[in-house]
Amino acid sequence: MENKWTEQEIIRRDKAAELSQKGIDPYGQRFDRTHNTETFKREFGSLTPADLESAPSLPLVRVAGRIMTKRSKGKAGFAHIQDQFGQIQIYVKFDNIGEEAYSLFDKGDLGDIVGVEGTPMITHSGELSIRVTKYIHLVKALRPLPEKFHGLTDVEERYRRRYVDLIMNEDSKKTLILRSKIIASMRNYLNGKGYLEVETPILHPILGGANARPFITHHNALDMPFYLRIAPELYLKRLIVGGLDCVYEIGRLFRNEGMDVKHNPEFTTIELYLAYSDLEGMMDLCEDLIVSIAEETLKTTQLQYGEKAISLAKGWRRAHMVDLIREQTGIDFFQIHDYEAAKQLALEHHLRVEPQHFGIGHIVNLFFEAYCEEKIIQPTFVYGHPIEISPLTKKDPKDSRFTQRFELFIDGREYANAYTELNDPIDQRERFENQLKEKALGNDEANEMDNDFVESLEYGMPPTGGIGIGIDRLVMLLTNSPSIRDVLLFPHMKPRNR
RNA sequence: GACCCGCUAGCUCAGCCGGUAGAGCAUUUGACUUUUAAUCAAAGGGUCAGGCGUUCAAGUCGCCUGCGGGUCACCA
Repeated sequence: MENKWTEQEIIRRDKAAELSQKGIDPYGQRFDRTHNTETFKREFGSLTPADLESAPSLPLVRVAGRIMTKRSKGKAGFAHIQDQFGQIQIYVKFDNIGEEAYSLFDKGDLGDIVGVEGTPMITHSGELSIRVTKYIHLVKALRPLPEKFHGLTDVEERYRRRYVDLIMNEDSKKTLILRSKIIASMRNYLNGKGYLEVETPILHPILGGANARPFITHHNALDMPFYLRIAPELYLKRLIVGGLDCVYEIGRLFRNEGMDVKHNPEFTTIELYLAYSDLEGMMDLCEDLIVSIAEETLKTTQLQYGEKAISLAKGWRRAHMVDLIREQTGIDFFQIHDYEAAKQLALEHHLRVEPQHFGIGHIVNLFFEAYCEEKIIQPTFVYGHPIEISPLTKKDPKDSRFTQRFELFIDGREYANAYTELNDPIDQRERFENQLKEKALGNDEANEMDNDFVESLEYGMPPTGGIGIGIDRLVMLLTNSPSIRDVLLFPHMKPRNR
């Protein structure tokens, strides 16, 4: 017993023991409810005191919840009990429930869970309530809740003890419920269009599909290491080869990298592939999907994100990266074919050109990141990525300096990344070989050779459009959350050493 | 990784120039049969994140460690 309980915890444990002595289970049994707080309010919310008075008989309701406030006035009292949908006030009167039950109510603590049976009533101050005729103790809370007025505000505690946060902070609960609805809305949209939701392995024997440092785990029976997936891409494309023409996967990815306001080690994405489509198809789909989700879950396409007003109304801008740079700087990279000239321009614009920036495309990307990215507030599809920064994408057939790729930017952040997929097996094998060379040079984010994937392409993969959308970031945007931790039920935190 | 800020009762927060640790909510006891941040009266509750140092004396000053938040850098 190394636990040192506080005075309040000792008192609550004593109260639990007292309940047991009275033959009442301190942790309760099934309680069948007729209403929750929401359905109760919906059914009786429009009644007036006069309606209730003149009614020949009132319906008996059964509602359960956690005691959040309590005002006991001797022989009668009020409390608010809370369930998933909100709170409802209960009116408990000695004369209505008898001495024994009233003493139960009187000894009840904030945080306890109770069930009540009673009839609708409206108080003098006009609040719809339940006049309790039966009061049933369900569960004793052994720890006190945070203060009722300020709630739990300590950010660290809110993330570490999400259950307390969910009890105390309506906003947190709303955000996290909305996350669930956003994902459901996404599924409904895609399933309605005939897409097939699939599940591919999370344990990967080969690293691939993205550039990222992986988590490594070990399978005992096979006695071999596995990576936790950094992307489902190569498995989903095998399905396109296999003739599943439109597939998507919503799931967790794992990247062994830093944690900050935008990154959690495990995060959720949707990846989607559509055979016979391309970049344009993915733009249309992406826009329609996100607008449809916003309309269904928020009933609007006009968002406030932090200080910024963002309109998701359809007709999102589609802009070539080089055109955006020209808008901001006046430099036209379509006309620049000489690396040294490009480098000189970069230096004149105070950009740091590193040794690995050996192509004009790298310089273009430096300009984009420095002068354009953060200026993009409204949803914009930026396409025309230089080949140098897009090693796994098909070239633009009209201009081989660029690829058939786009990224969706909103408020300076990337939300989606899409390609016309590379389906040339010979090219794909060469790119894997280049990745192996990078790996040998010490880039531990480089892909490994995936022979089976190349073989699959050798059977022929239709021209295909593919897209990945970061769901956590999308939820942040739609819920106006500044941190990824606000949209994860249980964000990763460093353990506290005690 | 660098810098800045925070950590005091279960919760939300005060605590000045270093001198016996404070409030509100919550808890306990008492009063109160339509209150709603209920009210009134009294009481209990602290390893001031952890450690080291300076000092007659440290919540307070200095250094180290831990966790969190922010800014920047890196990365997708």
